[in-house]
Amino acid sequence: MSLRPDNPLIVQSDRTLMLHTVRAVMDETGRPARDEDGQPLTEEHPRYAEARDALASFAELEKSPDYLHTYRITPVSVWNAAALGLTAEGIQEILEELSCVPVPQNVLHEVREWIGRYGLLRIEKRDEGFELVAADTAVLEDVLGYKEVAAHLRRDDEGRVWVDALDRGTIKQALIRLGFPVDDRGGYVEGDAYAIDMREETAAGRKFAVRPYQRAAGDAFHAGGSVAGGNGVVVLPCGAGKTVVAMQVMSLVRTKTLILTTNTVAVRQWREELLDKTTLTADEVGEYTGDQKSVKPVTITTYQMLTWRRSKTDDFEHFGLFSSENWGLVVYDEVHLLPAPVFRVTADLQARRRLGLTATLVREDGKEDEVFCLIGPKRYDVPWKVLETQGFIAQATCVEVRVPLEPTLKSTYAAADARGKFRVASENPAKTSVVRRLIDRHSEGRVLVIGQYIAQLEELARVFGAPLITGKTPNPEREKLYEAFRSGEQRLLIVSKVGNFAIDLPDANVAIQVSGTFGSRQEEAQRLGRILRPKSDGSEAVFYSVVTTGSRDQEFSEKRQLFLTEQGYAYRILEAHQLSESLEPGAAS
DNA sequence: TAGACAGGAA
DNA sequence: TGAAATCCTGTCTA
Repeated sequence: MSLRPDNPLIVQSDRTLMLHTVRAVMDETGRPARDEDGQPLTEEHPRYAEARDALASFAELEKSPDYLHTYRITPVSVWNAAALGLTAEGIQEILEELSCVPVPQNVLHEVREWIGRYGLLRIEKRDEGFELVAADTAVLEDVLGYKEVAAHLRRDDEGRVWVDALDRGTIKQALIRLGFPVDDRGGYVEGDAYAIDMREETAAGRKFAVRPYQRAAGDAFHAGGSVAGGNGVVVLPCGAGKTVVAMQVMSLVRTKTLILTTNTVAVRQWREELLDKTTLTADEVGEYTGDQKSVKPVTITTYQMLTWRRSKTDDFEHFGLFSSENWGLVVYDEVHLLPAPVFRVTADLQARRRLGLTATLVREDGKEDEVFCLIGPKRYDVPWKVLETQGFIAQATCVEVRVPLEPTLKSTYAAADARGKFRVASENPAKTSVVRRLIDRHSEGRVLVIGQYIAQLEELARVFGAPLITGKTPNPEREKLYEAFRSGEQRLLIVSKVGNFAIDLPDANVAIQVSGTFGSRQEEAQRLGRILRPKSDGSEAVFYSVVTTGSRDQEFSEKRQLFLTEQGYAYRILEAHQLSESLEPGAAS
């Protein structure tokens, strides 16, 4: 294969992929053009967007500095691709098509090897039980050599290997840790049949139709896998209607359903949505929480409810919920947040259909492989930008504003240890005047200021005379403030981490992030989600991230941005001193 | 019967 | 890397 210098990608033998986002602009004489200051002129690489979207299907974005993005091919990223039907040859084709230098043979070899492992081991249903079979008996012998695997298997006289029904999850976990994702064809118990249909008009009397991508997601889940019926994960942006996807699946599967969510507000929201958009009635949908423990054909509960126990040594008190009804479908809302104990429970639930929903499949604890083997592979996703183009989510601009550290804090910063530095830089008081300018810039907008440290937020609330909502704010008080914000009476709201998951938080068109968790990609995504609901007046949404220049704050900010960059969002960088001129009303692009 | 609040867990 | 939020239960008050 020849060199193709116009291509944007370099594939390195350590399985990292370097993607050029820009290229040099040439003048008429064919030399690099320069601006007045003598700096080389650049433009977006013509094949960047195409490459980004192609890579997203089988690689993970690892670093995204301005000109050169780094992706990495990992086993889970490749298996997810394989589950969607991408082959080793397909990946090779993409790499060779985009690369400017020959693709290292070892990378292609490893991709083939990994993809080949997907499905090498299968669980098959027989009359006698579940059998673990291998396309290659040497592999079976190999994995049986590990005692954490052998402990959960039974070998009969003929040498066939059997899995106990309850060990189906455990064995898949053990095998994926060894690098062998199992194709589980054991199938599902049917669960009690229950009629669930989508309405064509909501209970509130509005016309309602499942959107094309929601229908496609439901179908992809229902048809997905080697056994018809479904297990796996659907990835969609915040505000794209993931609950509707679940309803769509429920109407396909038509069985009693258990829904797990992160908090009680979400429980209530799910219930309202189900009553509004499906034929289910109030006495068919139960809420199982601290307030009220009712089990109905469709029951909604929280992860914490399931994993609650009186003390560390006691049993999980509410586990009975799993067996109290013959559930045919379990829905995991925000599946990227599954706590470890739920994985254990879920391991026992391999005979039920499982639908995971999330906006960002990445887990900051790196347990993607557990989600992969216990819930299932990714069955459907759409790049956020595609939904933006189709008008289902608002157009959003992301801006990173860099502020120098307050000079008086320089010595404190220098003296602090790694985590102290992060906090000092995060709480940089110089951010206040920048936030003020941003708020003034959007004097017509609805502005959310989101941060991580209560002290910092209290200070901002004091300076701006705006209400602050934290975890301590009682619910009635929150609702009052939300209502004032919704009606436009209060146009500025300052929120702590409650803003990450408070799904009842009203929509804004401007979000200003002043500090965030160590490098959490999903947090950044959640926060951007706060402004993604399409605006009735078509106005644009802006997401600002205010960070301290050259600090640990900025480092972590780069990490946080990875997921959104993967999804096609470009962060515009602004230095604080440019702010007054470039953000004069009317001057912003 | 509802709510407010404390205490413990992860 | 750590701070903050959340949940559950149980108890107290009106």
